[in-house]
Amino acid sequence: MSVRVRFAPSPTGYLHIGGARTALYNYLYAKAVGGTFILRIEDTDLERSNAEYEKLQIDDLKWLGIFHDEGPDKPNPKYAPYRQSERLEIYNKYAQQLIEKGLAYYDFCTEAELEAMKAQNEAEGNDPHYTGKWRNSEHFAEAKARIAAGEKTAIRFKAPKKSYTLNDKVKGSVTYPDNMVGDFVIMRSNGLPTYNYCCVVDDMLMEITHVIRGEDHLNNTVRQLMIYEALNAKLPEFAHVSLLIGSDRQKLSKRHGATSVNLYRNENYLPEAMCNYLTLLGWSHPAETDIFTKSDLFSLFSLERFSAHSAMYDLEKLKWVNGQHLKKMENADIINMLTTLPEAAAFNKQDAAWKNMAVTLLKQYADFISDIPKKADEMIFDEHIEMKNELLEILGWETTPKIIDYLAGEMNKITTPFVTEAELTAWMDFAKKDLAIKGKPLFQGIRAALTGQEHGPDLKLLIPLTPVAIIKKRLNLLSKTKQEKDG
RNA sequence: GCUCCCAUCGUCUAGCCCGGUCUAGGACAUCGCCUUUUCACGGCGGUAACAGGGGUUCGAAUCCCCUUGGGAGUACCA
Repeated sequence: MSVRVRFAPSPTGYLHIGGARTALYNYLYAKAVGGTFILRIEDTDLERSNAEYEKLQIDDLKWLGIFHDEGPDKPNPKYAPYRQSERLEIYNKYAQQLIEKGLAYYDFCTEAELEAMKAQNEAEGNDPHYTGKWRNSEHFAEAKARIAAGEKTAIRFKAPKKSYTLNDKVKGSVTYPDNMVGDFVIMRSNGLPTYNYCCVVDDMLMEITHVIRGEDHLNNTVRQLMIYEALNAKLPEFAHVSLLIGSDRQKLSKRHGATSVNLYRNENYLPEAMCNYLTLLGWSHPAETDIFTKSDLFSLFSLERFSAHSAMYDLEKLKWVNGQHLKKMENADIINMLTTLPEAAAFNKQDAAWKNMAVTLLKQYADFISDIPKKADEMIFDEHIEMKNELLEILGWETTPKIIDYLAGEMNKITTPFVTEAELTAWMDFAKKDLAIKGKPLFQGIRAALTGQEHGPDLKLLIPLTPVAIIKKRLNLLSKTKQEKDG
């Protein structure tokens, strides 16, 4: 039987980093074993669900490069529909079957009654389970009558009093004691199913073979095990992946800052890098490498290499991973991504040859794609020089005025928009021989004169990229500063 | 409270299932050196961990128990 896995988000907000990781694991596993990856929308919480979020989450998955084989937008008639809100009849049908088999019952208890029941159980030291009268089959006729009269009611599942054992692919053998859960609601009085019930009905009907999801569902699983049993359905394999935590070691949530995928998308993180980093948070590559693409994993992703403990989400390493992917990218792809970036305005005005050279130089200084135009603005287009102490010191050197005067003269002869590397080399040679300057005063003096900086990239690469007009302005400013300082 | 899960450098982890090859390996971060007549990139190296206590065993990071710590669940949310 071929593998079928699913990612089942609730459209109650943006796609979360943790959700993306779960989706990714499912996707990778499907790819690794030639299975099918299904997207199911769990929108049974009417108050919080929103169709707009469904769209946004799917967009984010696409951006990450996580593509589903089946879903609301790619239905397979055998399994459709893929939105739980469109499957209500199905849930009702199975709920009726459970009632007929005596495995579930109508429950008319009010919220107040339920609370009183709980309080009483607590006071008497009993398990906090349902002990209402409707569990007793002798009230079934009364229940039927009230239903017939049009009354709305919840349907509660009769939890078997026995222990269950789950063989989880990540956690190993997990045994749930026989008093862990009491009777629980499967159909709410508003006609909508509850998670632990409809999840099982769908997984059964959609023939899901492997459930890969967050550890927060580990305790829920006992309820689901009961439903599988009651429905006489085949059990899938379960893999409960550890949770992502913030720097305070609490489950990762909004208050930890940037936890929505779209935030990273807006900040131009590379989707491959996001996937790479997310995969690493709880799973290890068999070759112990840290940098890889999704397709690298298609042949070797497995459920065997998950770690059992939670992982802290760390921006530092994500930044490094992003930088590694950036450095491996083709210049053409980087240039292409930059065309839509507003902060790359100055960069985008240049011609193709210039851009190619600039990217080769600048990507060594960048962790993020947006660092490239940022560095271009700082190192190439900036005409306002900050008179830092270090720069003032260089200006104070005996040899520096000579360099500035000489270079200003040479620059005035230039009629092209850019200086060539050969011209720059000739100037350096002249300064060395005819001006008799050498060592630090030579190189740092020229750098200061031309760029207004003490440090930066190799001048032979940087200066041919810098517009002559800008260099002239810097030279002017510098010689003015020098004169003021002297006078 | 109760139940379940987890525990290796600051962080992500390898090793654990099938005890000896572990004076515990890699990566991020950090520090130092080399390279670059600068900076960054890169290269090399350093600091840094088996939570604690009991067992079992000739031998335990690895198996068992307890303690401690952390997390999750305990809804007519998912």
